[in-house]
Amino acid sequence: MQTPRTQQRQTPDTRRKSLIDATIACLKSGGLEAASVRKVSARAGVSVGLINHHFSNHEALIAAAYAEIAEALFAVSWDAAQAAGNNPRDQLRGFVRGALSLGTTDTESLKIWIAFWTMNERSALIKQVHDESNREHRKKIEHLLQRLQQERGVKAFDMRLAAIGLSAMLDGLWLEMCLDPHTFSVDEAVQMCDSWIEGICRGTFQVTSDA
Amino acid sequence: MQTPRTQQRQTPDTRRKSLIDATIACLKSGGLEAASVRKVSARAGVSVGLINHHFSNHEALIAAAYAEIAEALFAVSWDAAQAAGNNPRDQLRGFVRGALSLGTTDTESLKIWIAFWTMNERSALIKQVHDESNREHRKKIEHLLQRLQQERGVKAFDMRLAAIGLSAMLDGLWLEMCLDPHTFSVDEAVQMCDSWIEGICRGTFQVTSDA
DNA sequence: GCAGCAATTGAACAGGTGTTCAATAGTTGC
DNA sequence: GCAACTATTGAACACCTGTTCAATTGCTGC
Repeated sequence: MQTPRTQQRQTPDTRRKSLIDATIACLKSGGLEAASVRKVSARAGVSVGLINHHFSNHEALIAAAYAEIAEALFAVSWDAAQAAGNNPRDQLRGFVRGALSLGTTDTESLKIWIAFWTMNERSALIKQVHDESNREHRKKIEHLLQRLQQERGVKAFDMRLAAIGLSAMLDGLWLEMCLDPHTFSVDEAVQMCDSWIEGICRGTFQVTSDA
Repeated sequence: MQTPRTQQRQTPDTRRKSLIDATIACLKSGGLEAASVRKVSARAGVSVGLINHHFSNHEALIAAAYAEIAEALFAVSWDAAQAAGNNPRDQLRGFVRGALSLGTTDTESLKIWIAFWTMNERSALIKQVHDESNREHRKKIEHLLQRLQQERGVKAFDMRLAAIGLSAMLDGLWLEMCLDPHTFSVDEAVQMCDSWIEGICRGTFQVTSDA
């Protein structure tokens, strides 16, 4: 009944990959509502039905895109940390700068993450991806903080809370940068995170907290 | 052509208010997609067309809800600050605790804010509401920090950046609490913000930054 | 060369969306 | 009591959504 012109038959893996890429491109351009099955399939140069052939759900497609994006962001931050030197303090600074660098704090990135957050409450699959990526992210920060503590010989501090705090500040700064890029500069953001780390080094954040 | 049974004629102001309330309820229950004109009108016990009679747009309806929610959240934080005593340090703590208190860090609140963020890129109207509310929020934090500086006689620090940093940390903690309430407790969150303030008091965050 | 398998198609379906607009009906002023 | 005004209605419109499925095709093993 149909008359398909040029059918490019692909390996399932290859096709999945290209569909995920198209999904990411759509999400960047206009968030969740720009990543409908029709728009994604159009972008991938493929028919509507193919998506449901390779992914059980629209939800599963978005989740796959989520996993890829989260991994990429983590890689950028981690590479920046490694490239910043051996000093754990410098590495932390590099990590922060990487996370807030160009390409991650633009409108496009925000649209993607908002899309994921939107689905987070509705989809157990998305929630799972979020938890996994978050745990990995914080574990790295904790690792760097631990090395900082050892090498600088600072007083003991609550490692878990310090990591959570830095992670939260990073997220908050990132969010505000995306929502309104004029509020502060990248350098100022890095400086603020650095102040937090400096505070830790000076023993602000000790285990036995007495306010 | 229609046969409306009981038509409750209302003042435009009253009707607008009840439509905004219904919108907020819908947003809480299921985010943006649960706040369609049909669902909102159903919740308000009113016909579809009435929304477009009182609001020029669906967008305008959401923006009105945004303004109301933002004001309410600010009032909660500010009241908590006032109730915490006269000491600026205590007031800051109160402010933070208020912002992270029950009723603001649940799934419902997150759904609302995600909805606003989603529209932030598309709608100039929403963007306007966001900027206004953000400015007000940070101005209050800055004011409290200024009093802290004066009364405690701490070294001069960059007021603007300190306020932005605290605001960002607050936002980041709030976001993570909403996404996963098990990561840390409210008390721990308050403690983290307090550590930031403590760091400021100890001169971590001076104007002339030398890392 | 041909059979079997699976990648691919697109029409069809049931349902949703925001906006428009003629028709209806409460309310107010005279 | 009646006219003018306007809050309110809901059907209609054009368009979008995710999923399904028979039909079509390209590839692989034999």
